[in-house]
Amino acid sequence: MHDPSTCPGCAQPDLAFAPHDHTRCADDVLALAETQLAQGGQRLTPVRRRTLQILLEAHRAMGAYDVLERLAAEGFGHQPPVAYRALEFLEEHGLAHRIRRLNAFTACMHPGEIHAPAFLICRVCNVVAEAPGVAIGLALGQAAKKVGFTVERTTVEALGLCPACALAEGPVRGVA
Amino acid sequence: MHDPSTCPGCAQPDLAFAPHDHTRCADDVLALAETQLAQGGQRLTPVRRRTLQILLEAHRAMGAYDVLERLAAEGFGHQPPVAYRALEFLEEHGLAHRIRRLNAFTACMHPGEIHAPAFLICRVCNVVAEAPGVAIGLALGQAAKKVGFTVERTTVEALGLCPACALAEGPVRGVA
DNA sequence: TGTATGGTGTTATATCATAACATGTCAAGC
DNA sequence: GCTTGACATGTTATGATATAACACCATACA
Repeated sequence: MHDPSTCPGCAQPDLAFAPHDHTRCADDVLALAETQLAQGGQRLTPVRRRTLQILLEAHRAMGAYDVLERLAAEGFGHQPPVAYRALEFLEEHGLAHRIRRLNAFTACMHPGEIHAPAFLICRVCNVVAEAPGVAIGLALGQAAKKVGFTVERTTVEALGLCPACALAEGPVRGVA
Repeated sequence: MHDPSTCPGCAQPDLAFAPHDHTRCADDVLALAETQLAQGGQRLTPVRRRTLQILLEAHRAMGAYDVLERLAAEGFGHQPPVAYRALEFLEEHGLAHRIRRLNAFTACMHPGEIHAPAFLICRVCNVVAEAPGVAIGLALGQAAKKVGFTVERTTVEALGLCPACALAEGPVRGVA
């Protein structure tokens, strides 16, 4: 269940940042994921399902140990591999992404669509937005082609300031 | 001193991968770095200098602990912060890059030039090539601009197969 | 000469991730 | 029905990566 009261995106829609469309919030994505996996002969088991749900509910990047804590509290295993395995499974199947700069994971908001995601990470508030990465993927593919490199997966992340934090920080000159 | 006998790039020039130009090997880069830093009022101290040298000589991505081991063996400090501080300094000043997928660092082969580097990482032999990232940086900048995000630093990495490993692996069908 | 700054070193600890193995579950084939 | 194989989950234990906090020393400069 998507809870707007705890969702940073929903709570601050005026940010014009991380503009997520609610036509596809938690439940929808979850259903979609299940169908998609079944077609590939894969199973969305309880741990995996709950892990995805946790990421979707959090609506932000979470460390593996944060996810683990929640899983453990709900009766799943208490050891790191439990979380890592579920997260890796989700990532492999395009249902979650790893944010390397944060050593964290986030639910994919566009499962099934093209997957060369780019992430915008605010260095102040740590909010992560998934930007359309098609153009970037193309540019990267071209650069790789020139040297005969075969691209299989990409990591594209930008660190900087989200609009809100830029406003708060940007105008400052002589820091107090 | 650049030692071709231990340099993967030099040892396998026929790969057409990681085509590094020797007009700018270790010594040149080192000299350039010193000048560049001095202009910005920064110092290339012994640890920092030696760290850069180690990366240049290795001519491949190295973990912080690998670098530390070498530093320690040469009389510098033996604790992680020694390596991390030097590596972070170099990265901040565009003299080294962090390869997040490998949790490793590599010397920058084009100090002073534009810095939106993209890396091509072979998942078989782990060789890392720095590809021109200008087009990618532009695409990323545009995507960010659309949502009002200010980009400060970027991480662009592609995992895949270098030409040599693609040859060795690609044609295989029924794995033995 | 005092004092501020930056660099190097330390100890200790935090954080992230995986190897190796035991157990359970379920469907396919005998 | 039982066995077997594949896969999922759980464990213990350990490895690998990274940082906080503080002590010491040099240099620069008021």
